[in-house]
Amino acid sequence: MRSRPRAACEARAVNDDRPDTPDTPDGPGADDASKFAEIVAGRRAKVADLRASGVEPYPVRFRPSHTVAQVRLEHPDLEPGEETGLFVTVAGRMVARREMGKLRFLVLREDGHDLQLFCPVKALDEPSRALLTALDVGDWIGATGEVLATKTGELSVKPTTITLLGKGLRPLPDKWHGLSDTEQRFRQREVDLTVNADARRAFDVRSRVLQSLRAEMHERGFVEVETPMLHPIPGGAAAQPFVTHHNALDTQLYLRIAPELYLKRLIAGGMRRVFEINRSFRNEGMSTRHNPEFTMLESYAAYDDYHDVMELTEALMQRAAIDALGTLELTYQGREVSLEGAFRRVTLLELVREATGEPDLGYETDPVGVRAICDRHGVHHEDAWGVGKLVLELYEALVEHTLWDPTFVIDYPVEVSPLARKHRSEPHVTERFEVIVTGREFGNAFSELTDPDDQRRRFEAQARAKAAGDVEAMVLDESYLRAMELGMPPTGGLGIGVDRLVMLLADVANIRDVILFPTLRPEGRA
RNA sequence: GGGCCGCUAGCUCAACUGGUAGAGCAUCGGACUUUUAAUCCGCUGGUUGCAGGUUCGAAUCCUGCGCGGCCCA
Repeated sequence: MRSRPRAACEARAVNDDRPDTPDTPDGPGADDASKFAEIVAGRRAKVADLRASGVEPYPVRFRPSHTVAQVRLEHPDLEPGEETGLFVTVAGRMVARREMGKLRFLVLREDGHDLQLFCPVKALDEPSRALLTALDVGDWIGATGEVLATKTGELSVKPTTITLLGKGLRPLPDKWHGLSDTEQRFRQREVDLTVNADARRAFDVRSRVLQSLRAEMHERGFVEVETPMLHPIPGGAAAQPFVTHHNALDTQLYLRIAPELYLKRLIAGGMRRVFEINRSFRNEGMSTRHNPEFTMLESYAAYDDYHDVMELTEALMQRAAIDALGTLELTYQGREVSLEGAFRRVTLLELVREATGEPDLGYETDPVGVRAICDRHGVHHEDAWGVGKLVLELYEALVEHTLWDPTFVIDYPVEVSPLARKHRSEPHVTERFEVIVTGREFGNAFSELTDPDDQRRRFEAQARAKAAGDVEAMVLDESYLRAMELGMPPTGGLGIGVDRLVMLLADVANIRDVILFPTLRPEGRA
């Protein structure tokens, strides 16, 4: 129970600075009578003292002359004791402090780089000396002084002036062990990023990957577009959507499960090459490989078929690896994988024949026989499923996870590919591929279906599947069919899972390590 | 959704078979002008995730719930 909520409110209203009433509705220092509350109260007291002595703990602006990274870069190897005569102004968060009498060593961290402040109290001007006693680990500070190396050779700035840039009220986690509680790392990513040097790395890779993908697409003449996230009909993938409501329209809307249908409408509208890198949302289970919101690159190119798209896919993945890591030879979870050269191409049916030891299996095999094969290999099946769906299940259960090296699995059954064009010579399959690396799907692509009447029949088949209980079956989208009826050129389409690509390149196993704020169950109020 | 594991001080972790909840770091006080997890001395700090139950006695055993992790579907 809070002791003086009313007093605290009034205190805030008149900007009272009494630090011994640290109550705030949600903030730190609520009356929990713990060490934590004591620490926060102590820091609030310093905020008040600083204000009383005319120092603003949260100033409006600061101009460093150098970033910490620049200082490090420009002085890679000073001799121990060497003084440069060069004065700089740097800034960052103070993440460590070592005191030796009248000598202080502060560690400044900025943007993942550390720099020591070598701080004889005597060298400081008067206001800075006063400030020094009010500083805590976790505060943001600026410092102006000479660049030098200490006797032990540590690159340092010897400040004459220290400026408080932002007072921290909460203590930082253990300086040595950091923050290891996974839940806290995700919920308080700002703390994770501050104290765990490794946490940043995956997000640096992510930034480079996004830049790389965009650069390659632009160079190939693709135009970046943004299509709706709010869809009246969820389409473009087999997945369950999030449902939302628009008040003014009084209508139900869905967060998109894929941008596909809108992007293809742009091709129908004469945009020759388009791509989008953006979020999609799927209302399904969460795991180390699935976050409810995730990022996809989708692209569509007029006149191309799925062979062209395979070439594009290779180029995108290889360039991303080069741009992010400088190499095509990767290590993923302790095992090597190479993105070098053309990826293996093999049909889905061929892989399933090999895995099951059934060389005669085909899409015209009697479903009863295929179900028997499923039973023999312990693969789940349902009576409503046709041969195409059964073969896909066999592939997913027996083969996919075994494909470590980059592989294009091609020619998926028509039954499970309602948006892909029928194969030019094989009647039961579509011109579709998925790209698999380290046993996981990274992309899905096809020669797009452009025949509006065929598309309508496919939607109708999906409607029947939905009626039979398939919650992921697609819904007929009349505005999409209308666009196709306008006429479409042959089109090659691609979707690449960006989060997964970053996971591969950053060598992380959990998708939550490449998404800054992954979806979590809301915190219960304490 | 199922199975297993975890939740103890701000952080990282102990606490044997049910018997007084501890350590390191951080904080707070003191010493120290070249530290690098600085060192040394001293002091604090707890609703053991939550709610019940069993027991003379529960961090520990039981039930339910919450949150997370791993594996499976």
